[in-house]
Amino acid sequence: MTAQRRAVIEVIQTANEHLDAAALLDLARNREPGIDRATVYRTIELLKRLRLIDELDLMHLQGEKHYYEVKTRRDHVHLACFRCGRIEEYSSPLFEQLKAEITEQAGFEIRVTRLEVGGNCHACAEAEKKAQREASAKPR
Amino acid sequence: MTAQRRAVIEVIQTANEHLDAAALLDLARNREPGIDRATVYRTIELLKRLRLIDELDLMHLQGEKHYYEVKTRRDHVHLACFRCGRIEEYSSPLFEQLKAEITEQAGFEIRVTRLEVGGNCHACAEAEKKAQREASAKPR
DNA sequence: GGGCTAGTTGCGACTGGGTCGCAATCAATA
DNA sequence: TATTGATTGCGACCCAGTCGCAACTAGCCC
Ligand SMILES: [Zn+2]
Ligand SMILES: [Zn+2]
Ligand SMILES: [Zn+2]
Ligand SMILES: [Zn+2]
Repeated sequence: MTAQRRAVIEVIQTANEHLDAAALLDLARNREPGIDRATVYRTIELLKRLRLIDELDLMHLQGEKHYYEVKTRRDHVHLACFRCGRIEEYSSPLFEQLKAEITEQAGFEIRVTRLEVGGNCHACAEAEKKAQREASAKPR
Repeated sequence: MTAQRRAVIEVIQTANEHLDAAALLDLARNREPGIDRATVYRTIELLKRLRLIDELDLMHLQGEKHYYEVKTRRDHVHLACFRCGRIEEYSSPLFEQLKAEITEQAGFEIRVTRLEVGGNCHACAEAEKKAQREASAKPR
């Protein structure tokens, strides 16, 4: 257990949004100025192996980066809005049921799951509907 | 509609495994020798926008590439085995129910979903159990 | 406390997937 | 067939992530 690892772990734990590796590096530098990019990546790899964090793609909404969050007791779905970019979290017993079904029916030993949904969030869906109504009311 | 696009589309449609962009390029070159990497990427982007194909990460089992498959009538889960690398597909009414629930409860307008599960496939889970039994039977 | 050593770090070079700007080309329509 | 807006190929580029290696520590034993 080194100071560098402690820094990365603390940053992930206290974060209240989904951080990518670059953001993680920046924040970790506040606590441990000299810390290197490679060390952050290596620590992420370690924490993934220990199953302390989950890796997310968030539908690659902003480039190919990956995001990280501490593993919660209950898996949750990430809803990514293509229009405004917001990420919503959603969890449901149905998801747990589905995982149980996969374990039973396919005999698959689940270690990690990643359910991401892309589309329009409630606010954006409403906004688009309204825009469409206006467009059809006043056709060019 | 150009010959290049036709080539890419035909390759994806006739593929019976999950292809990444590089594999797609190779196969498309059989039909359309001069086709360029950029064109393949641009066509993939187009097909994604038209919702004709889905993009998969397959749990980044082999690097950071992305894989593509034609959108099927029914969404399916991809089960990726960390041990042998096999990809299994699984679909269930529970998944459809979960999507419906998200639409209703969160008011989220779903355009695309991606559910990936990592772990050990049935065969590999059995193999590991067996190896563990043997290790404990003959301790060093 | 003072070595010892396996494990970790920082650095810099590198890989590989993916993007972009631009001139040349082409498909589609009239 | 002439026109033209969209598409292509090319090359340079970007950026996330990886790797090899020498220097450095954390943890342990004395
Ligand atoms: Zn939105
Ligand atoms: Zn989350
Ligand atoms: Zn990804
Ligand atoms: Zn397997």
